[in-house]
Amino acid sequence: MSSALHTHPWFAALPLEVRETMLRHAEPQRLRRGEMLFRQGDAPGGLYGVLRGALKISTLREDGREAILGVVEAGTWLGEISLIDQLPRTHDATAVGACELLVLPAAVFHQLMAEAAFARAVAALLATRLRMSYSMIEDATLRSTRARVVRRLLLLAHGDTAMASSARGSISVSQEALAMMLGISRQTLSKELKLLERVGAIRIGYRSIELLSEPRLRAAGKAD
Amino acid sequence: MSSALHTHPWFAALPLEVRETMLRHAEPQRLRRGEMLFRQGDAPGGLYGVLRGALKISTLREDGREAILGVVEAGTWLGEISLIDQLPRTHDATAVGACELLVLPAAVFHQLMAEAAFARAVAALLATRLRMSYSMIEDATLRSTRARVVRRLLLLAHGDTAMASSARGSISVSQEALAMMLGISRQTLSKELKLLERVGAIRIGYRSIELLSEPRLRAAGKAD
DNA sequence: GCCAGACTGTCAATTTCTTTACAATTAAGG
DNA sequence: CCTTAATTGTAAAGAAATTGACAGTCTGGC
Repeated sequence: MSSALHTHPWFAALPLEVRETMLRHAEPQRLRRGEMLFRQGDAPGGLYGVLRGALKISTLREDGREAILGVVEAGTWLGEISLIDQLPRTHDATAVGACELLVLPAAVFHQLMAEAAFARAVAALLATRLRMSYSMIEDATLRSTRARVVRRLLLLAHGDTAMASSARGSISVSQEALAMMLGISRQTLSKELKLLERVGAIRIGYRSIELLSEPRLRAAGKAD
Repeated sequence: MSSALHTHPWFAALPLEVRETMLRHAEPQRLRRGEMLFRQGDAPGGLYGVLRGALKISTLREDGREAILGVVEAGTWLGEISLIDQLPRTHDATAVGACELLVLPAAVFHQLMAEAAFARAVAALLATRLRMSYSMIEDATLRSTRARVVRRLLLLAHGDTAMASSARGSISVSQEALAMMLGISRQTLSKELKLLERVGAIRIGYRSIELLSEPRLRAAGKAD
């Protein structure tokens, strides 16, 4: 049942007794498509493990513009930042499809944080997120639009998390959403994707992008 | 001597015996202006505490373009990411002026990580960095250039770290460097700064920017 | 099987940013 | 004091992205 969790390297690397404690105290939760797990500004709730489905992590501004930070997939635990610093949630988390989650109550989380092994693991989780985050900042500040599109496609294909680097052949996302992840307009993205399709790197589908040739994709990203 | 460290909330919040262990095992290091503490890709060395001076955290690309992530000032500890995940350094760290540092050897760091209190503190440090990092991504993806300039000025004025929120009156940075932090050209930045000066929010100096009115500055950032 | 709503492709007008170029200003070292 | 290197101001041309608009395409649900 919680197999997605166990294949994720972070959870798998935890000491057995910690994993057992987590699973024993965690409560299941289900979300329907579009339902929100938490909103930006919410008080810290718990630590969430995604069993099935995926969550969109995003920010909405008053003027309606939305930035999508990324998509969290099955196997991942999230929500630790707010628990650690006791500050409001940084983003919205919305189910992109039907989701099954495990909820670890804050009290249990803090109890676990009294154990060095768990606290170390949480630090490692944060370090991974920070690296990801830094590379996104770098992309945004010094790479061309083309290169950013390519990198984001590869990121989505390989999974947000450093799971087994099993490249998926196909990414399931609308161009609108992808554009929001990159902070560019849909039209600009559409043009870039068309170009990538012309060079045989990808095939564009409805709400999906198929990766045909990773080498060509990378080459197109470097070319300019 | 290490007063800068002790006024920094992160270090100050550590248990006394942990602080003592750190100071006992740390070795002093000095850097001249322009000298590098470490480079992107280097193997993890130690944990560094800045006693005096400041470090520029940046990335250089083959084509010569540079992105400046930020400036680390006295009181701050840095370098924990590489220590935690044992992976190469994410950025270059260069002394912007004469610097005095403390170097905590990796072995001591890992020894300390066996204590829950220290591991928790490191997690808290990472959580702070992540929040900062997320807000930078948000800025880059959905704010106007003007708003980003304003936010960066405020960030630099208040100190990268959430030190006592004692706003400095003046920021010491070249427009070239500031433009690199924002990922825009110097000319674009110059125009924006001129505008901010015209509305009485700042005064532009040589290698420095003086904040005259924070309210006006904020207003200018929101106006557009 | 069909229809409504969601998604994609494209175009033109406009805005914004970059690049290139050069003059003017400032600080620091000899 | 004075020269030099670094920094800032500004303008014009060109590149790139956004906006708004609309037609075409796909899918899910009835």
